[in-house]
Amino acid sequence: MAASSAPANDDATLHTRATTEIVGYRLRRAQLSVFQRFMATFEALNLRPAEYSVLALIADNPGRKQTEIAEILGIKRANFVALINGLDRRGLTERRVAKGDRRANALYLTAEGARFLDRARGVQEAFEADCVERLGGTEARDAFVTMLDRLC
Amino acid sequence: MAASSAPANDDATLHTRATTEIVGYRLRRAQLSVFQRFMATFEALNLRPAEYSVLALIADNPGRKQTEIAEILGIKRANFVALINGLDRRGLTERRVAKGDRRANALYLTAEGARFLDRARGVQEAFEADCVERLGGTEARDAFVTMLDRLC
DNA sequence: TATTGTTATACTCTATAACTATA
DNA sequence: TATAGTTATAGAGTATAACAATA
Repeated sequence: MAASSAPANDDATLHTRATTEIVGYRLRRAQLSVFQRFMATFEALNLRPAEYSVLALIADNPGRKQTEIAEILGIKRANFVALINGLDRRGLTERRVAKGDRRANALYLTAEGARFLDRARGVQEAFEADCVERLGGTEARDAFVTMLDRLC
Repeated sequence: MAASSAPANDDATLHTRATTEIVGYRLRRAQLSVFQRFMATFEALNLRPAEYSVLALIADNPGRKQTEIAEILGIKRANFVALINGLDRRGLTERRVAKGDRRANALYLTAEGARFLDRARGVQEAFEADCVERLGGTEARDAFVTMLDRLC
């Protein structure tokens, strides 16, 4: 019955209505597309989305413990180790023994890390501006983000 | 300088503005949330999002080649093999030699696969209705999907 | 030569268990 | 006992190369 109401299907065209109508499917495709563009844009800086988030979060919250930074980003502390190791090795971040708890590492940006983040922020702001433009301006962006939050 | 304009930061609160303001970040969080809910909803049917898409696509395009179904969903044909093997083993789909090309597999739903998809579609429609409700109705959904597409 | 399905493989992301040193 | 960091490991998802059968 459904087939009788569907348009004719030649060799080159597939019916995709049943799948592409799904909000979750479109959401996934958009997310993958934005992430791929993000990674392409940040390729020159050799910075992944999660790494950018970590640097920005440390910059705004210097001295916080690894676990706190990881948790706020939804990264398991076990998986956070390799990520922060990479940033440390590049001289962008620094682990110091947390005062008052010798088990914990307090995280800081190095001077180089702060300079690097400045550059990355410039790139990110341009990327964000492109997203806002695609969405149709700041009010449209706000409405969009509100709807994203409603889906969480 | 940036720190002087930021509000005071007690032990329990981290500054997350710099990261959570990012459209791509919010998009990722929403996508993960929706996908997790989708998987939880479909757990009883033991069906993953990609598997649902494959079944629905085969139902609307019976007899298509593996590569065609895979490509339209953005799945590499090498990775599609294990997915369709699983559906085959469950008796939901069937591979027949494509007429006119003995290299190719034409994909079909079995009778059981069609019945199974009917059930899955019921669950999916309820899930979709919940998404639409969260977004604020069908017009809001349409606006939302339009904005998702603009990001692609 | 090119394409279809397939296998093998590798890399990323994510999740859990278990260890160590501290608390 | 519990927690912070770490290691090891396993599972998804995704990417490429190469092969046999067929075009």
